[in-house]
Amino acid sequence: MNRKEKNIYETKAKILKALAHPTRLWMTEQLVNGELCVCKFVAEINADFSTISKHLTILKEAGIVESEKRGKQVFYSLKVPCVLNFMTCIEAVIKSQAKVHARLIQQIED
Amino acid sequence: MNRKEKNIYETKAKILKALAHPTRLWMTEQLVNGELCVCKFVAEINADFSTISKHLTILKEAGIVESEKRGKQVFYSLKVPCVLNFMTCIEAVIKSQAKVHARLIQQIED
DNA sequence: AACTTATTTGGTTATTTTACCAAATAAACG
DNA sequence: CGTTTATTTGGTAAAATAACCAAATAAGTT
Repeated sequence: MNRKEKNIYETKAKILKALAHPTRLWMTEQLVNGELCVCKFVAEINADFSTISKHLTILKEAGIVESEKRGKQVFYSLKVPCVLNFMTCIEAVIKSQAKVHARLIQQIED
Repeated sequence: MNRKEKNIYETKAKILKALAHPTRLWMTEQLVNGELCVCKFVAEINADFSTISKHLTILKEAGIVESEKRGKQVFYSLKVPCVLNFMTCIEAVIKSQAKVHARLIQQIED
């Protein structure tokens, strides 16, 4: 891995890192049907609103979402919706793991 | 976001987190054409071999790769290859960001 | 203009992650 | 069997992340 490659992978990792948090991942999925106001997230997530705002900022800086202020509300929307395609694959990983665990349990019981 | 949903998103985020590191992302991509020995990564990454081993362990525990010991070498391979599909989308995010930055630079220069 | 509401920003602390070194393990080889 | 080679494990210090509270900003309302 040379210097140039390292830079590329640091950039890519930053984007994945933005998604790699339960709250941020959930928020991202909530945007599947279009924009949502920060207030909507505040209402549905059990965390300080400053925490929620910071999570949204991280998604925005990663280039995953964008925001627009209208009146005193700020609306966030998906900028690059393909990130939602990750989910199918992540679920495949979980299922594959489940199989391994099931096998292990089976062996313990034998 | 209720308790059940929270659990699901914590599990999903854990998998993304495993990928969200430049070295681990690079390693994962290197496995596209089949298994590779730990020694191969050690030869190509400028980091302590214990660090590399730990990165591989993280990918393994996430269920993304699996390993097999043959002789004194350990070979890692992709267990759920669909994770490679992420890359196209990540690159789309980067390109979309690049456009924003280009526009900003343009505006500064005007 | 003062007041309320929505959101962001700054600061602090606790937790997690990362990297390195040293030591342990495990297989192959003389 | 002692040695070399490949990899993992344990420990530790530094850096990054996350959560909360308080304060600032910004828009709309009275």
